[in-house]
Amino acid sequence: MIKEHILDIATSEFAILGYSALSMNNLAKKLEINKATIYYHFKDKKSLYNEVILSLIQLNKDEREAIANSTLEPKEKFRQYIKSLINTMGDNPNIIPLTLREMAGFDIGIESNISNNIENDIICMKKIVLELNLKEKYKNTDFYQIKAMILGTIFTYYSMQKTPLELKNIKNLDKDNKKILNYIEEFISNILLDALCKN
Amino acid sequence: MIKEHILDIATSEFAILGYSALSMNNLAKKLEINKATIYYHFKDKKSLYNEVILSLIQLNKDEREAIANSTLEPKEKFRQYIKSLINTMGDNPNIIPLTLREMAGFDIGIESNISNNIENDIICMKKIVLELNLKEKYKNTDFYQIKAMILGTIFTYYSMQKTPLELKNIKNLDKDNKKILNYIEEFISNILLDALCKN
DNA sequence: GTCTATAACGCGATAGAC
DNA sequence: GTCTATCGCGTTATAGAC
Repeated sequence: MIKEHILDIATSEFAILGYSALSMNNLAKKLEINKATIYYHFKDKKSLYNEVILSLIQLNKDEREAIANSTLEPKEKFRQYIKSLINTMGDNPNIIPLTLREMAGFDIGIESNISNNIENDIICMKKIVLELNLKEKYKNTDFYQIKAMILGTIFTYYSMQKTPLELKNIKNLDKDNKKILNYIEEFISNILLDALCKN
Repeated sequence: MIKEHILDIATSEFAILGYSALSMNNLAKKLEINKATIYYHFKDKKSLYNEVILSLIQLNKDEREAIANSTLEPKEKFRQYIKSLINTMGDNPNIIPLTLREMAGFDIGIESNISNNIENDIICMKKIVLELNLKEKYKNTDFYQIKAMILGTIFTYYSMQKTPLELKNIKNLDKDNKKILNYIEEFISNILLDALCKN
């Protein structure tokens, strides 16, 4: 109960500030509990952070695998896959800054089975992409490139929308997470399907 | 001279560790000079960081504007624009983690004329894209989406390649910056041109 | 311009009372 | 299971000698 609460607040605070900039003192203040209470529930700062990351990393992968194994029409399957990714982030927007920080650090984070999770998701996406009626030139594409394009576009457009800098001529989506993500979802699906598929 | 040297090392250390995790003590140690010497040249840590960001932000924008104003064939112009972005990052790879961290923080960084720089680059890209023989459906695209796709793909693929996690089936590019960037450059240009243009 | 020494404070973490 | 009090150390930053 309280442990989940700590994990919750720690997740958003790590997302906002990053690992180093969030102090255990300030986290305790935010939680309105004593710092020592955090240390009763978590061994140290690093393992609190690891639990934060691990709780986010497997989110909704079953849903995406179900889509891959469904009998939907191939292009629709691809669109649903993107939609599932987007919905996961819409429900858990802290994923985005946390992932960006991990990408910047290259290694900082997690020992364990991150690579498995990435690889499984690539395999899942690969299955979906290979059902598409691919143009000859894209038949041997490195699937990590496609994955990078999907995730990178989401992260970057999201952060452009969330910046306090006022960007002229950017579509105004009221900084509303779901609006932003649904808007970019359609763009990504369209571009990738139009580029990769015949006709 | 020494100030440039401090700025140089600070750039790569901030890129590796992030703002909070890099201490002035460790920076001085890395530079093999006394910490007080850094404070002689820079008012405080924050303004050192700001100078780091500002020194990177305007890199090669003239080159991209020259491309936009050239008489190249439209698709080739687009490819050259991407190539210029990529070369800038290849020559200054610290841009990538630094930008990722700024994206994660949304605001942390810089007061000043970041938005101007982003907007100018969007205008520059817009000019190039509008010369393409665009499909009807992409004629009113939000250009920030295209920009997000270009930058996001670069950043994300780069960080996948640079991670110490061993990713199966990812093309092995020896963690060589230029190899990685040239490889993703071609993919981005192909996908976007194939998706956006008629025929 | 570069150094030594140090101030003032916040950090992660823990011992021990309740 | 939560608290107070504290330890030892690292932090940003500066005063003052050279």
